[in-house]
Amino acid sequence: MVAAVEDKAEAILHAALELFAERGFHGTSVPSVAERAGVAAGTIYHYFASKEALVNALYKQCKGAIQAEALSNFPFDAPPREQFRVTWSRLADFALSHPKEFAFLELHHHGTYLDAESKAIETRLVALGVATIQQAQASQALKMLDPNLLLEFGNGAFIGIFRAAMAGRLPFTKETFMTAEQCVWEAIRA
Amino acid sequence: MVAAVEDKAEAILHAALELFAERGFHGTSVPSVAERAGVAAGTIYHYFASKEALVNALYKQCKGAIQAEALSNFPFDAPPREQFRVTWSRLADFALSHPKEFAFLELHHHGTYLDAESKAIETRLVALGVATIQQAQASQALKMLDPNLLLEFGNGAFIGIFRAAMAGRLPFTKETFMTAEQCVWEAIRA
Amino acid sequence: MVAAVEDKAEAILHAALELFAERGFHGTSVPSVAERAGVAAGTIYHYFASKEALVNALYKQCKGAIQAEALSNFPFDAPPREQFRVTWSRLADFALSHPKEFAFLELHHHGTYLDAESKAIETRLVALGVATIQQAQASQALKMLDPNLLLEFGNGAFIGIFRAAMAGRLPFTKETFMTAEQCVWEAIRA
Amino acid sequence: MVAAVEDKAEAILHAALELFAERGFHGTSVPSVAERAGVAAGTIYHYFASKEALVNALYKQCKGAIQAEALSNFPFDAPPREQFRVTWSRLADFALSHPKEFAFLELHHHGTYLDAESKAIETRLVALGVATIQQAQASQALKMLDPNLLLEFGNGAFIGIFRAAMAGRLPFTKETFMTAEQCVWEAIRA
DNA sequence: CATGAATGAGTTTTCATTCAT
DNA sequence: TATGAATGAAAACTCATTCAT
Repeated sequence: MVAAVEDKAEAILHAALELFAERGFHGTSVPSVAERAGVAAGTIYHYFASKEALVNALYKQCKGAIQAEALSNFPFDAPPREQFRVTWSRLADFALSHPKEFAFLELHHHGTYLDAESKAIETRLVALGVATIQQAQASQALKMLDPNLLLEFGNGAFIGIFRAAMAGRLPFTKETFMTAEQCVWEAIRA
Repeated sequence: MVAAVEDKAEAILHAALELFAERGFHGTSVPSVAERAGVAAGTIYHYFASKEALVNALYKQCKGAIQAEALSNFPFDAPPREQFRVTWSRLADFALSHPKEFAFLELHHHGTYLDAESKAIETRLVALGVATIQQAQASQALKMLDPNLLLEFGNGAFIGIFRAAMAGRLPFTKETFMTAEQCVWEAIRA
Repeated sequence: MVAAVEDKAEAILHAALELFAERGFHGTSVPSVAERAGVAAGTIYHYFASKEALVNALYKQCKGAIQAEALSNFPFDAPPREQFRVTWSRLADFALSHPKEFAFLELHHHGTYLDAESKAIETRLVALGVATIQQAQASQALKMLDPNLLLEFGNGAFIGIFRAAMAGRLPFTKETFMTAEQCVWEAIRA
Repeated sequence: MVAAVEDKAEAILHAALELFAERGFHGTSVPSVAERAGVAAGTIYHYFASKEALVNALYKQCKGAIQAEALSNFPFDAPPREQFRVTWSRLADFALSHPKEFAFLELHHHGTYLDAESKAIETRLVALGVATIQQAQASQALKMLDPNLLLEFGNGAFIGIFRAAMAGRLPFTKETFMTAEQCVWEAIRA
């Protein structure tokens, strides 16, 4: 059955997500993924050619999900302040509703086991962010600094908040993220 | 003899630093550390009881170094704006002069293999940061938000800048960090 | 239906022949046989009880084919010189027209996975050869040496020529074999 | 100790020789080699980088041994008849005193796992054989046929005799081989 | 102190075989 | 009859750790 196939692959991806997010790629064994997914070790190799293929599939799925949530219907015509708020809010929604996915992406975006395609997704996203920032700079809404600096600044701040919230040092709520949003805006606005 | 002992231990720690920072704890084998350190695999076990003991020793050493550089002679009597600038500047100096150490700390502060003592250092540092922030808030220099939020915000932004610089997406210079410093200040000041 | 059944079984045997001849029994996986035969892995087990049963079936088929080609209408009444030439010529024809079958037989006649029946075929053939040689010796056409020696000698020489021809070190032609035939005759004749 | 090291490596090579000769490369597992050698499975990888490296090392050692036995002090100045007898006799001595080595070489010289260096040894030997045959032809001692045919003919016959003797169908004695030698000479002489 | 050979449990991966569909 | 997903045992190989030297 198609449903069964998708269920198995999904179960494997889900188990892998949890374990990779917790212990990292090298800290997670294929049998442990199989056990948590409730399948035999060999079964994983019916769906994924190798452990590397598994992380990459997971990475693409998660990156796709965050992109879909964060960038669909981007308010191109809204003013920069609004664009920033919406983007940040959507990222917060994603992080709140998919903390494991977010943690996984955060932990693995530098891995040597990521293939070219996986890395390309990240690169495209950064390029999109930079372009949006440049537009906002053109309308004098943002500081005239290196767009990469503004981007990485916001990105880093978001991740810092997320990590602290996951560790219990901050409430893991929308409010926490939106409070930070206001701060970041003050940091980057012209 | 003492010098030789320290040399070997130091060589092992240095090799471990590079490899752990590059490939992570689980991605680094003890023999590979031995090889890079120019010692036999067994020698590592004269200085460190286990691979876990090795990371922890390294973690403590690096955390101690960053603490020494960032917090010695902290300008307790300076105004908050100055305190922040000095702290950020010193962190930047450390990150610029010890990028491997900084990357290592960044990559490992969540590891399940860190022992209680290692985690305690981090906790103490956070407490110190929070206390300093609260003082600055008392003098109405900073926003009246959860001090943890302000702390993690700044921390995250710093790390974001550092990572981007290491990846070549930003110039790896003091200027990059100090430009970001001004932004962060605008984000957190009252 | 019957045609289809034979087709599938035949396809499996053909695929197995190629792969076993190329890579040997242990070097060939059942799924790879299935893939080359264009059937599902499970289908193989409808026709053959196991991988061992498959090699044995193939072995018997090939041995039967070579026997049919080489021994049908054996010229019992011809003089030994003629009998030898005919036998050798027919073997050459078989090797030239069925190189994979010949190579397969050559590669597998010693396998521990061959069952008693498979081995018995070989034994019977050898006995037949020995008997024929003894007759020729009785008529003083051949050297009075151990018939097994004469048999294995010719057999080995044939295989040596075949292998070298397959490897491209000799032309893979009837002429090559018939030239060798003359040599062998001079080696064994009285 | 050097002796111990050589002993272990030698024990592994010896165990591998027996098993590879019996069951072939793919039919032999590394743990089974370890068990027969009396070492742990992991120990094999201290001496040989991989299972392939192990066969190749063994192949080179055996090929070297047979070359040393068969070709040292080759009687370049003797007449062809004598050269042939000496060579065959030495090969027979080797096969009789090192049957496993001979069987191993016979079984593996076509393997896809043999590296370039291993294959080169074989190629060089064949070239040497061909050159010697050509000289003998120049002095009209041998038939004026393709030297490769004469070489492979003799080689095949030798192997046929060897195999039959190993299988118990012929006495495994020097006499068996030397009787065959006389036959081969009659096959190839002018 | 220092070595590095040796271990054996653990890793990733393959594969002969089964079985629900 | 045919499929191919699923299994789990076993393969090749790695590695943290020990210990005789």
